[in-house]
Amino acid sequence: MLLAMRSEVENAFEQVCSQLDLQMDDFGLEEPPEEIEAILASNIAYRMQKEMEKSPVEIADLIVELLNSKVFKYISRVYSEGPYINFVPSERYFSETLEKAQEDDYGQLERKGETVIVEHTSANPTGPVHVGRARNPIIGDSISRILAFAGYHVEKQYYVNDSGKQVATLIWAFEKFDEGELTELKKNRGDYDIVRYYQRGNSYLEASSVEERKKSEVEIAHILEQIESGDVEVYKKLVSITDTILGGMKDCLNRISVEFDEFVRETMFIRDGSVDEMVERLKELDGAFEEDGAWKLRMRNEEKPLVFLRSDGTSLYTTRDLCYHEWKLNKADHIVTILGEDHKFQAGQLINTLSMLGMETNRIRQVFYSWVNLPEGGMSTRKGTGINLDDLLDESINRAAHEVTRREKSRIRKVELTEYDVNRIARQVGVGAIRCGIVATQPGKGITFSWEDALSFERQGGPYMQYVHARCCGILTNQKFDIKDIDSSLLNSKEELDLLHEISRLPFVISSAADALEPHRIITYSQRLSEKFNVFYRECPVLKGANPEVISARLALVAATKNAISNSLYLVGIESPDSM
RNA sequence: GGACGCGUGGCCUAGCCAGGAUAGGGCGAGAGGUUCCUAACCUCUAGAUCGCGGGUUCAAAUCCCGUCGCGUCCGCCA
Repeated sequence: MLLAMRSEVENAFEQVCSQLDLQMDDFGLEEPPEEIEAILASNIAYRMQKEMEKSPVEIADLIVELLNSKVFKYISRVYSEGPYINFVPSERYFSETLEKAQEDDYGQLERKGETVIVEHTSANPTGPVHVGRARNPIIGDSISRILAFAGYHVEKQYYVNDSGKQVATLIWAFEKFDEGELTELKKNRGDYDIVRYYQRGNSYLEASSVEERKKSEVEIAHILEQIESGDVEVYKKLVSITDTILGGMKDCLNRISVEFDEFVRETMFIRDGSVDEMVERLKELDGAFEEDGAWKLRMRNEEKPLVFLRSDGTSLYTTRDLCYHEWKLNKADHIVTILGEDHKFQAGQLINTLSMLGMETNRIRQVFYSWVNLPEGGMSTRKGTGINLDDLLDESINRAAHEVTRREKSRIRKVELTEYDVNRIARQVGVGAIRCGIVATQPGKGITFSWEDALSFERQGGPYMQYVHARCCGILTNQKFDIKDIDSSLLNSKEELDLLHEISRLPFVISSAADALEPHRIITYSQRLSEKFNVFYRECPVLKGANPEVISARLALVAATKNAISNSLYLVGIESPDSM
């Protein structure tokens, strides 16, 4: 509803500007401070100062006068306060918000008829997902959900790097070593099984003599050439090994509600000839040149050239990624890729090259995030240093289970929780806390992992917001009301109006989070909504309201809150428990 | 050395891109609150020269320049 109000104000400002014969592209719309009755404000008076040659206060008064001659649907009053122009929402603004928020899909925006491919995670299929890269699926999945809610058709893709040196190394190690030479199996799942070969292979390479290493490297290079030339036997092994690992990774990611529509294999572009064709096209470009048998491409920004063909004739990661991006550009209107900040350089070269090939790189957006590091440094699958996401989840769920039982005892009002409920709540809360903890922070900020931070159920965290949903459900159980009979003007206390106002902001928040590709805005919103609800909850007893009409109106408000909070949480992949 | 990102009370964090009304939260500290719909809650108090120095502007946490600290990258790796 805030979206509607904003566009109403924008239209009015456009008219006012043309009346005054002024050209303004920014009306300075902002959110006023909390204690003000208005929910939307404009500082346009400052912006008109020069042209009007009047003080901002005078301009504000003049504009208010002009605005007051207009008829608004969602605004009851326009007034100036100093240089600011404030807009007070109308009764209709609130009643329509209350009505719209009764829908399960409240916040869902109109279909845009455009497709977005969101590529995220795309971790090398060499071992279990560790916490260092866990931001990727969490950010990527949240962005996917937000874009879908904002009206795009979204396709979630995992790009499988099943070619290149690390996979060749993996295949080599899998052939070379036997079970007896490996570390103990930590978890009976494909990714945990096969990563042992990868780690064994890498430690072997590190520890071996120069001569031994050279020999091994020749063997690995040979496997790589076989992959590139489309050798059927090697390809079969490659698919079998990477599928086994991917199966495990999928299981792990499913635990945090991350799923994909498609897994796109790098080798697909090798096998269908796209890579060879791409190499030929790149060679034709102006900046392409051969050096020491390898092919390179000069970048427009004069940074280091892109090497797109090794001297042994095999392709490189970026060469294949070019094919993948062209393929995506042909399939979708927009492309979003979630990448670790260590990929910035490569991603820049990729965009440069795509544009040199004449592709519409403005349809591509990249989201970068910093790694989650250990206090002593980065996490690495190859070296086997790092916290596995599975272990973090296990620990978080255990901790949540402990909290459920602990809090159950200290409560005044007892809720009957079965063992099934306790397990369910522990899982929802434990996973929610992790997803929330990771998505709440701006992706650009670095995170140093600590068990204490990762497992803390802080007030501003997931459980706090999930608790709001549980409270709503508790109130609504066995209660009936018909939204058509509700008189929303009965919701007139500050607490009720604040809450309703917050609910009205959801579509706007979703729209801006989608535009900015910033899921943490949803968390910020959910925290505010939760806080408003808890104040309302304390101050306005619902089921003990003054009369049946008030009770019904408040029930509708609770139902609206329930939809708003559960949809907000859904957008960042957090489940909404019916009880806690 | 160059490029990019980050720097907000003891700790974590929103706001920065599109500059405007006393910098919003949380943790931790202190004080209160439950005969009442789940206290994983609410209320109050203390605590910030928004890394530092310049500049632009009527107005700077926000934009520009410089500087310091931390991180990442600058591979015929991915």
